[in-house]
Amino acid sequence: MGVTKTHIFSVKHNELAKIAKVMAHPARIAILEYISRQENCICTDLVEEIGLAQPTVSQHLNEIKKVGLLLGTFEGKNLCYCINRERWIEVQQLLSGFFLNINQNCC
Amino acid sequence: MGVTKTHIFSVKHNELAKIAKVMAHPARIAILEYISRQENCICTDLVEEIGLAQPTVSQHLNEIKKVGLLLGTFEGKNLCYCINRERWIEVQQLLSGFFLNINQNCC
DNA sequence: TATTATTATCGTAATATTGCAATATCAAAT
DNA sequence: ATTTGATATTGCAATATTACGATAATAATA
Repeated sequence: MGVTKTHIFSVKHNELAKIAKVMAHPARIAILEYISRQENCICTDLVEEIGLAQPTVSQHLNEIKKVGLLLGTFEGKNLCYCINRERWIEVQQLLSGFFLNINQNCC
Repeated sequence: MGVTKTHIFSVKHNELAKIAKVMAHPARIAILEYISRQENCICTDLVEEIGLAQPTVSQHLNEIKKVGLLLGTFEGKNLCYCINRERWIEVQQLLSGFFLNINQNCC
């Protein structure tokens, strides 16, 4: 029927999948990497950098925000996107835990 | 237009996204975890364990195989799916590298 | 108040993903 | 040779994702 049967899986599995989904597009990988390199988090030129139309970039940013990996704050006059470090580390640990766990139990 | 513009992104970004995409479904997360727990890699009851129809599970297995994370070999009479440990570690390092890199350069 | 710059939302088209019934394939057992 | 059991493939329907033009919203500036 074409809709993911979320309810038959555990909360943890769904959470992991949701995070992976955000990373499952090269534009969003590129956005995260670019933002992390910016000194002042000012991301006006993200559109030019990424090479997609402004609405498209805006939507990708929103997807990343929804899992909490980005924070959008106003710094003076500029809207400033920045990595949410706290959440970043959380996600980092969640993923590395998954990889480690499988590595250890692996047949 | 609805098609990912792969060509405007770097090989690395596309590679990362492709791996993440495989992990972007709870069934595939569950499959990986379940297989890793099996002593003998015999995965006949995967369908029952996961709770999806056999063709659906088969397709998910195929997606995972395509990025190299699973190996299907014949052990005697049984087809036996197993984590590709070499590739697993490769992917693990790719992802942890990405997270570390962003953490270090983060604004 | 109008203008400008920046970002968000809407609407829509093209394509991808998810899921399963039906069917095919293939090897072992009868 | 036929049946059985396990897995793969096909075909299709429902839904999700990707992308962008048009437009709205918002805030600073002239």
